[in-house]
Amino acid sequence: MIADPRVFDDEFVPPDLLHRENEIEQLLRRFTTRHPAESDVLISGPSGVGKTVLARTAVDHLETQTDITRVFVDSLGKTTGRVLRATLEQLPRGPDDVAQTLPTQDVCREIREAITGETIVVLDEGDDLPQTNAVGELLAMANVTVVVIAHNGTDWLSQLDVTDGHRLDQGHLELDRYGVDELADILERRSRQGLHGEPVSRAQLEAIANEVAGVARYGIQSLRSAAVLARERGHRRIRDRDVDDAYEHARHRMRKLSLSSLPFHHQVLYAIVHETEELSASELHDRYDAVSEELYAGSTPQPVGERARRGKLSKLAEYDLIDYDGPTRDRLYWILDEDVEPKVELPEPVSSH
DNA sequence: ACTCCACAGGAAGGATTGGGCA
DNA sequence: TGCCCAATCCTTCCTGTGGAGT
Repeated sequence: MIADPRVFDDEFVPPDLLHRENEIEQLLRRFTTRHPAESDVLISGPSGVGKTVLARTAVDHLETQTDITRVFVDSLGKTTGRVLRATLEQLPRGPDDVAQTLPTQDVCREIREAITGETIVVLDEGDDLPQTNAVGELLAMANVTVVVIAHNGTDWLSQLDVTDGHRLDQGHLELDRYGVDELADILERRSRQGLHGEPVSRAQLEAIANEVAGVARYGIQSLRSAAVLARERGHRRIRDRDVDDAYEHARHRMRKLSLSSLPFHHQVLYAIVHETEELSASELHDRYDAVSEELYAGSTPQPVGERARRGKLSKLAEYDLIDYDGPTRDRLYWILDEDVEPKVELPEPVSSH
């Protein structure tokens, strides 16, 4: 049923972006302003509403029209130096591989040298950038237009240096979730691009769009899941039952992918939380201490202390794998999808009775 | 009302890693 | 080779929070 799986990838850029015509126009107008300090942009909005794909579409369009260079950097978790090195590596005249130990100031100098004409640097996943100097350094460069993508624009701006913040505030573009009709249009287009023989009705697409509350990424993954389920169940067309189960199926798959991308410590903690319905911090740490000797025996990563564990638990929550609630002292942790099985097997718990 | 306790999460600093360079 | 630099990931220390005990 799925004719072209790439259509459902997060990275897929559709040939034409629906229902963002105004935003694209706004971006292009700003990019082509005559005042260099007025071309920078901050794109903000909730997860999965198409911030990245909007930036790509606008910048790609500009590239076909004018003689600009474009650079995309995923800034998630990156420090000043890493953001700037990634920028330098992607410049056409820059080196392919920049040493991690090259001093940041030298990286800036090399970026300036490698820039020939107008250049747009898109910093995706830029939520943590205010804690670095990367944005300031790039804004200070001649011929560089900075585009930052972040979740909460107002928060983001308030954390930034005042003059830099002002500059990006002028070009702040806030994206909202799609309406049900709009998202259904988008899904209809994806269905034509990625599925065989129009197997899904408008009403079904609207049901999907409604369930995911306008979050395009979830909608697209649900559509994919509906097609997968229909195929598994031997249906020639997607049935309402497939649509009903699609969102859960999609979330399950996204969580499985998230979990497998995480390193060993996270896997151990996930396995511990997975063991029981819910558990307190002290139970969690006790269990960790109990299993760590066997689990980490002879392996390169060593068990980590409680403070480091807390950081990893936040990460697991960020990845939508676990959740917690309650005031500090009585906080409980639990798994969000029991069916997402842990990748490490824990030693048998010793029964206390 | 006060103190105690268990825990969260920020800040600072240390150990380690690894490429560049004399 | 040994030193430098920066990054990374951890620990230690610390402050804040809110329920429980007195």
